[in-house]
Amino acid sequence: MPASKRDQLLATAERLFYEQGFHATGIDRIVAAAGVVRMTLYNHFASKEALVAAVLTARHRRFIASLEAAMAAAVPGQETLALIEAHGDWLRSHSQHGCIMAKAMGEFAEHSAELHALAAAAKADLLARLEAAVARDGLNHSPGLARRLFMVLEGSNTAVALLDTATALADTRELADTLITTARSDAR
Amino acid sequence: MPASKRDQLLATAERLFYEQGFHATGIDRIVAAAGVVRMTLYNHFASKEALVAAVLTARHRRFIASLEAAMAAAVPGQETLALIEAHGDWLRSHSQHGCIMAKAMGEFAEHSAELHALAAAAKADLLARLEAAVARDGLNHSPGLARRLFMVLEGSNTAVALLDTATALADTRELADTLITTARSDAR
DNA sequence: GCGAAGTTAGATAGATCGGTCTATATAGGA
DNA sequence: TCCTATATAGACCGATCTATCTAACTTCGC
Repeated sequence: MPASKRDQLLATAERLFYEQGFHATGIDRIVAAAGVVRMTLYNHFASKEALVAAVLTARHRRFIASLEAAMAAAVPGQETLALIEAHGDWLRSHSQHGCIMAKAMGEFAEHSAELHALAAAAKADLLARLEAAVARDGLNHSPGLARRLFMVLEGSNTAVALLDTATALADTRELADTLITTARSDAR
Repeated sequence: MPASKRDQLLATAERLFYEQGFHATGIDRIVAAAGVVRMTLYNHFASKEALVAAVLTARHRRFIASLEAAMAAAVPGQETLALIEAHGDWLRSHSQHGCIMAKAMGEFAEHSAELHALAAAAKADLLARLEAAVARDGLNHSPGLARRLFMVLEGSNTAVALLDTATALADTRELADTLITTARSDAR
């Protein structure tokens, strides 16, 4: 069973938006690349803005699913590290050119409150999951630890687009390790 | 003496590009906001791409100047921290919505190799200055410390657009502190 | 007062933008 | 078999995009 036209459009739009930017990617280029006609797009999505929203939502859903799979397989007490590792895996395989949510926030801050909020909510979701993992690992005596780990992951997002990916991810792991170790020793 | 038309254009374009994005900001909106006519822009800049390049170059020059002023005033042996503090000051006063170079890299990765390289070079410049500061502070026994601090600053860039600015900057300072302290204790 | 440089106003170009419309074709299920 | 949903091809809309051109107007040093 071939992918539905809707799914083809979502996948193609996601790729083009991610690689070329949202404003710089026109409707015509998306439908041409998806091998579909313009009216088919407008049959499935009310507007370009709605298409962007669907793309961001779908991508975040996949991201969260991959995180949750990793968390489910994690050794208890090591959930925070497992989350960071899963984030790194996602970067390596899906976000080598930076985080699509960060790009969306930059492009839509003054153009679409809805899309900006959608991307910001995705970021907030990651922070909340970090906080939950930190709590489950018994590290919540260290105020702001999750927030600082979140900042490290944000730095990692940018760094993979600037440095060698393997180096950036190794640095991320080491940073997280240092923070968690420091937090544990502070607890004593 | 009022600013030259060229300077008005540069300042206006920088503001609009930063707030609205590069592709989403048209020539006409820039010249209207600058109170100037379109031919004046093309009299000073060969193309929109040349204008963007001039904006990025000028902004990076100002950024570097503010870093160097802080470094010159820094206590010897504390240059790394001074640099991180100066980066935070720049974020607070000029980059509350994220780093313009990161935005440029995202928007021009597939549209202008020249502009992408320009923005990437600005990032590389910051990393190089971090490495120099780390060396002068006698911390270069810790391999990759500058790179990890760089990643923290990149995370800080994104975080100020997501969290409370003061909190994000305090976290950045604490992160840098932890890294430097860990590096010093590893040296013994 | 003169000349040169910079600026203005505004027409013009061709491409592309997001979005709509209609008429035709092709499926699959009842 | 017929009905409904979906897809196609392509014309069309007004707006906007970057860029160019010409002709008239300021400004300012000499």
